[in-house]
Amino acid sequence: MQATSYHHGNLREALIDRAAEVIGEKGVEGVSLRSLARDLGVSHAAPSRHFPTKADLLAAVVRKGYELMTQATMQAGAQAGDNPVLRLNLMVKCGIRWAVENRSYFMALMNPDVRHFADADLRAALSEYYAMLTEAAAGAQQAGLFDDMPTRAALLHGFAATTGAQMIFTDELIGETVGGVSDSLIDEIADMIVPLNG
Amino acid sequence: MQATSYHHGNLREALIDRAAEVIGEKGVEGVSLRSLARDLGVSHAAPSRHFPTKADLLAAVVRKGYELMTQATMQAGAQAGDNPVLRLNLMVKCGIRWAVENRSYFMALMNPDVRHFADADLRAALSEYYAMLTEAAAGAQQAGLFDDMPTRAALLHGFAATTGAQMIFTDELIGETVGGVSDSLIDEIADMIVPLNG
DNA sequence: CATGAAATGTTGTCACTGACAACATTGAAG
DNA sequence: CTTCAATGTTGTCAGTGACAACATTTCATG
Repeated sequence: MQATSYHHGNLREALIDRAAEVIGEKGVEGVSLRSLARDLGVSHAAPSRHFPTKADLLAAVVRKGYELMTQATMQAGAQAGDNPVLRLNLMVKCGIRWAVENRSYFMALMNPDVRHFADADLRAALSEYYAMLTEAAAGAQQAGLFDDMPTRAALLHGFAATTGAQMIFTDELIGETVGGVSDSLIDEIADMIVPLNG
Repeated sequence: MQATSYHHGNLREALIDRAAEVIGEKGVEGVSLRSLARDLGVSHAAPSRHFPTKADLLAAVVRKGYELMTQATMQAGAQAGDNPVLRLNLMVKCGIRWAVENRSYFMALMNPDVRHFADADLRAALSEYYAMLTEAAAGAQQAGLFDDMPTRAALLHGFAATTGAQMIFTDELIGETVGGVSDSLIDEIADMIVPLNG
């Protein structure tokens, strides 16, 4: 964000942002290093200085997406005071809403081909996200949520349901069949994943 | 499966099967029409007689996947007798298990780039799958499942949770973080999605 | 300021790919 | 037997990812 350092400025961040845009418009297969370079007014080989391969660029996009999602979810959970179940409930709602509002990043996140070439940084970002959810879910279970179920199953159920809700509300094909999404619908579903009343 | 009709036999089905294999091994980006043609011993342009574009081939793979998943799920539900909640419960369990056991097809199913180019046939296959779930979920709700929730939210919750469970148990990255899957874990999670006791 | 190394960008090239056009072969229908 | 649709082949083209060789800018250090 500082003054442009040199020829392009900060090509690295520009590539990540533009890639996320194109993913949202045309999907991951619509991303080409050469077209990104053209869009940004640099030569076709310039991106290779920052990302040796296309997979490295896509991994960087996904990593940034996980970091944004983790940050948003943590902030949402912090507004629950010291009620662990409400905290998890708010985090689930935020997670679904974040996916709907940041469809490009979420689509990149969920792309199997991107995940296939995940590097260490990306794995770390996912681990951090998962650790955050694990901690929140464990707290909620100690406070009584699903306290008759095995901890691991309860955690994975919440993780799966949240991930699935993000999926069906961002997938264009399912959207045609399932219909539109609204804030109240998200809240209703999240309240079924993490019930607030005993 | 009948006698080979001509040069290759039934290149169309062979292409679909081989594509599913490669998707399971290397992901959708690892699929190339030319490499498939080489694998099957035909010329590089032979696939175009059956699938004008790569997207058409991938759509055919996904369509077959949906049909297989729908068939397996229907058969599982039929074993529940006339208990609508148990029927839905068994269908969810089958759906998760099917995804784990048919990872190649499920990965193709979930690939946003494939879905982006979905044709009419694929949309029909998805609609059929969704209609089956809708019917089963409506029956379960009439029998008392989540009967205090809006029907649409209850349906989407079950759909989302099942889809998410399929995702986290087939994704290689999440698998590293989340750990292995077992039949009993699938059953536990499915029992949280569709509880059997009132 | 001077200078050389490091970072960043450019040009050129190669094999691979998807798509298309023109041509060849097979098999079935009349 | 003839004809024609279905299927497969060869040839070609532009776009792409990757790499190598070269050029420019920046910056630390003397």
